[in-house]
Amino acid sequence: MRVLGGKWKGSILWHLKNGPVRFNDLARQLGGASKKMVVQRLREMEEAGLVKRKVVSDRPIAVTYEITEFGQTALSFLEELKNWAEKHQI
Amino acid sequence: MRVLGGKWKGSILWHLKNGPVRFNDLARQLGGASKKMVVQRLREMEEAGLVKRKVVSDRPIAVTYEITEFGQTALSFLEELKNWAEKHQI
DNA sequence: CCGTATCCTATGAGATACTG
DNA sequence: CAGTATCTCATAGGATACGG
Repeated sequence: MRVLGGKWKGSILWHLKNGPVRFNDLARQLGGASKKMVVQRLREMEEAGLVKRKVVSDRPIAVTYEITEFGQTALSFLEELKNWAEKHQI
Repeated sequence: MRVLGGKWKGSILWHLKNGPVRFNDLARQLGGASKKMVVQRLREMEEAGLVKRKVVSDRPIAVTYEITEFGQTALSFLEELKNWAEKHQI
């Protein structure tokens, strides 16, 4: 729960499942989460080994985040949670 | 996450898996959670249909909490989470 | 015994402005 | 573009005392 809990981590993993995503794209896709929240959660998830940050270019700076193999196992798990929640209509 | 998240809900379900438990016993078994927290979480879990509160006797008052069938599906799920966490040492 | 009441802290979350 | 800084608010969580 410490690693996967909260409002945003699941959505972040979900949006990374098809490959690396740039920071601003990710923040936009999460509509509703401020950039502050996104970066805070990303730092924790990086620390936990769920995602990997990559600086793609300096000047203009470009950063992408991608899901790790470990993050993929967590995502599979969260999809089960989603199925459970939908099955029971909550 | 809204239904199962946080520090205590998993442990509460875990401690109810072998049958009804009285409030004070439950609070003691959760060592570290104040009675206020326990009752707050129990109320939310009752609302969500995960547990059922039963007044076993008036004077002296005795109350037990037991896991519902729905709560059992959540518990199975949380045990998978526990396995996942242990497997990856987090 | 089963809670409430009261007070406190920490943190997730949201809004908005700013910066290298 | 990818963040920081600053502020506010709500809530989880904790400690302790009190009540029916």
